[in-house]
Amino acid sequence: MTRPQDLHTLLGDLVQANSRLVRIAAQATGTTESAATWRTLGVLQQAGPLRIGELATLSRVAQPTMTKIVAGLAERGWVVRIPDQSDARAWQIDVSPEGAAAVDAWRGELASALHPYFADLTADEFDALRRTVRLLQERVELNAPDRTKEMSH
Amino acid sequence: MTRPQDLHTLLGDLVQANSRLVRIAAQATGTTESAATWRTLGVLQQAGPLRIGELATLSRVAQPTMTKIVAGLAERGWVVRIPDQSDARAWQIDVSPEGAAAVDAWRGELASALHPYFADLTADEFDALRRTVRLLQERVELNAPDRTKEMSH
DNA sequence: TGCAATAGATAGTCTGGCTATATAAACTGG
DNA sequence: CCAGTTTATATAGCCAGACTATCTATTGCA
Repeated sequence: MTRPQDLHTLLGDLVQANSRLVRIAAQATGTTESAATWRTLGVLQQAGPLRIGELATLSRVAQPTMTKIVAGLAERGWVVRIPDQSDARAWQIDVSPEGAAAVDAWRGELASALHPYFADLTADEFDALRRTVRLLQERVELNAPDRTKEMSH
Repeated sequence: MTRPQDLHTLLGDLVQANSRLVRIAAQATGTTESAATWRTLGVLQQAGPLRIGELATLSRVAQPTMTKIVAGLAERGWVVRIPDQSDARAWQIDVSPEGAAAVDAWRGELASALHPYFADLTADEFDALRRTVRLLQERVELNAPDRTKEMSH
C-alpha cells in the first residue's frame, strides 16, 4: 500500500519542512538553547539515569559530543552527575528538577511561537497531525542503533 | 476543536521526534552535509534566484550566516553567484545542476536510511503522514518573517 | 600480577549560528 | 554634482555542537 516513490519524496519533504520549522521556532522564541539540549533532556526523561556512553548511543551522537553537552547541562544545573557505585570510571546522568522545569518552559515558548501557524487547524487536520506525531515517536523510539559496522572492527 | 493543551504538547513532541529523526538519518547516511545545506538549496529551488539577503530572510538565518553557507555551497559548485545587473553590491544566487543533483542524491540516501523505519506503514498511517507533511509545508511556506521588531529600530 | 578492554575526558577541527562592524555602492537633497 | 545617509554584502570574532584520534584511569581476567 505504501508506494516507495511517494515515501522517498515524503521523507525528504518531512525533514526539510522540519528544518524550516526549527528555524521559525528559533527566531520566534529568541531562545539561545539548541536542539541538542532538548533532545538530550528528552532522552534522559524517557530513559531515566544513564551513563554518558549510553546517553550518547541513544541520542545518536558520538561519546565526546555527549561529554560536552552534559558538561554544558551540568553547568546550567539541568542535570546531575552521580558517581556510579559499581564502576569508578562511570557516571549516572539524570535530569534535575530545574532541568525538567526548563524543558517545560521551552515547550511553552515553542508552543507560543508556533501557535499562530497552527491555530486554524481543522479537527481533521489536527487528528492527522496527532497521529503522525505518535507514529514518528514510535519509529524513533530509543532503540540502540545498529552497531554492526563498528563491531566488525 | 483544537485543544490548546494538546497542541502545546504536540508541537514539543513533533520538534523532539524530528530532532531524533535527523540524528538517525545523519548516522545512517554517514553524510557530512548538514541541515543548513539542504534547507538553503530547498529554498533556492522553490524561490528561484535570490540575493543573499533575501535568501537569509526566507531561510530565517542572519545575513552573515547566509554569506558563509553560500560560500561553502559555491566551493562545492552547488550554487552559482551571478552579479546583479541593476546593483553592483548584490548577487543573484541560484542552484547549479550539480546542486540539484546533490539534493536528489541526498533525498535518495535519506529515503534508504529511513525506509526500514517506515516500511511497514498501513495505508491509513501513510495517508496521515502524507497529509501532515503537506500541512507542515503549507505552514512553513516561504513567507517573509515578521520584521516589526527590527523596523521599530 | 600484569595486560587487554572499557568509560570517560581531552585535543583539535569543522560547520553553522550569532552580533558588531567595515566596505562599497546607490540613492537623495540642497 | 557632491555630501551624507541608507543599503547590500563581507569580515571579524565569538560560541555550540558535531566529528575523529588519542589519553587516562579503572576494570577484569588469565
